[in-house]
Amino acid sequence: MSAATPAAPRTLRRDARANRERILAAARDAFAEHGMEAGMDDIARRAGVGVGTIYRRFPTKEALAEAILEDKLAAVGAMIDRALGADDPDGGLRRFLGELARHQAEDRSGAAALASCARPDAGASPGELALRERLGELLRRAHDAGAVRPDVRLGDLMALLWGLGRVAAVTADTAPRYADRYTALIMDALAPGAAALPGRPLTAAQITAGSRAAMTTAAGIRPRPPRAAAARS
Amino acid sequence: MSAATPAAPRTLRRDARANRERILAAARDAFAEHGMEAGMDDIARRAGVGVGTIYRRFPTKEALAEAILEDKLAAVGAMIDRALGADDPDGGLRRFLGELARHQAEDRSGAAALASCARPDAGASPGELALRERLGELLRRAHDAGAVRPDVRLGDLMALLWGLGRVAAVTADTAPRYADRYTALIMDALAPGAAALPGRPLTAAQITAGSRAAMTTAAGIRPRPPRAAAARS
DNA sequence: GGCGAATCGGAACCACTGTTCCGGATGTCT
DNA sequence: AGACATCCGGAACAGTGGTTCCGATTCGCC
Repeated sequence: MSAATPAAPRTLRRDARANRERILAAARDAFAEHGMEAGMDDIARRAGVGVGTIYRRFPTKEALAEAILEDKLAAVGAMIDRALGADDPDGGLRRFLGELARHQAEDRSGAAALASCARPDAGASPGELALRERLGELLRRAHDAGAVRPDVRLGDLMALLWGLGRVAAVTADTAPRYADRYTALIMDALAPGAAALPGRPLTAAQITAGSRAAMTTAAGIRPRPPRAAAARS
Repeated sequence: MSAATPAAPRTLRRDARANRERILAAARDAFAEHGMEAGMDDIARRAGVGVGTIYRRFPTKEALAEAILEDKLAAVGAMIDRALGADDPDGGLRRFLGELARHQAEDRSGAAALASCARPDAGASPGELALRERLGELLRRAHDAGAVRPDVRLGDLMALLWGLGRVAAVTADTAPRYADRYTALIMDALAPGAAALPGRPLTAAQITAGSRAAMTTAAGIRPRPPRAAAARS
């Protein structure tokens, strides 16, 4: 409020910036390896930094995970873009699914376990929405090309992705290539010619809620851990 | 060793037996609601019992969860049996998938989140193996009837189940009926006529490993928390 | 080279939760 | 009824891991 407030320096000190990068890289590795279970101590050790240094940049572990989730979303976005660039819509979709499966297999946090960061109260993040939109575009082209049955909606595709993510994660250690076979299997579910699907497709809100749940290991989202907020009486 | 050892009484005292039942019921509810996150205090409170009483019967939380997992496996086994009793193999399989989806939707622990109890070192439990065998029988009949494409093997069906479990869990809160639509979608993947699946099907060992991973929330199986063993110097 | 502010490191803190312990209450058997 | 083993409750304990704090250090600038 006060006019004297100098406003935090826009640029970090050189060492601070370097450390920030190292922390991000370490966190990426640690989360990929152990999922959200990775401890702050572990991350700090990997980064060659003290825990305090992490907390100087990221107020909370959740925030750190969230920062990385953005990267993940961007990576998936890039996959979709590559698929959109493909000539045949069917092959593009298939390649995207395969790529996603591989990505999730080698990254224990892959869009999934990661992000307990997703707060159950917040709506979909902009990155999430953008991603979903691009996926919708991919589906639309596949529809237009007649490569995918018309009764399959975006929500159905998302659901298939959630399942694929689980299968990829579950088989990653012992059958790393299985995800490709599974991808082929679910692609066949998309083939035209089958009877129309029963029930209603997911609404946008339901997709958002599902994404959030899918990202939140299913283990248990606490409404809001009062830790960081509590104390300080 | 000593001949004087009276050997623990084969029958529990009446109140003990009653409490054991109440504990089991409370744990079932608690796990269904919160998954493995449910606290021992919470379970004890629901059962109207002290935590100590739980530990008198179950040496560890894991053991308690394991006891309940048996029930779950039995329940799924019963579903398969009902499906095996159906006239048409296709409808039986579909009905089983639907029933399983519904079951997993309303039970947050459902075969999934539950059992962190599954020890990563142990092989498949007898109940698990029996279940898998019955599922294999269901699949065989569907094959014989020409209702399911022949290149779909047991491992593929299991993978579909893992995915279905995730989708059911993820949509349970906001779109409880969606699992039925999803079931129809993956049933279409099983329809005959598609090109043969690429890659290799899962081996029995891979299925076992996958089941274990699927049951273990993916969150993180600690090799073996040294808690119960440690201390006591 | 020297000064002040930003930054670093990591020990201490604290809430959380599974587990243990034991005095007192309760069945069961004679 | 009386005696004894079994059982119960729940406070206390202990491992864990996220978060905070503050003296020491380093960077950027004059």
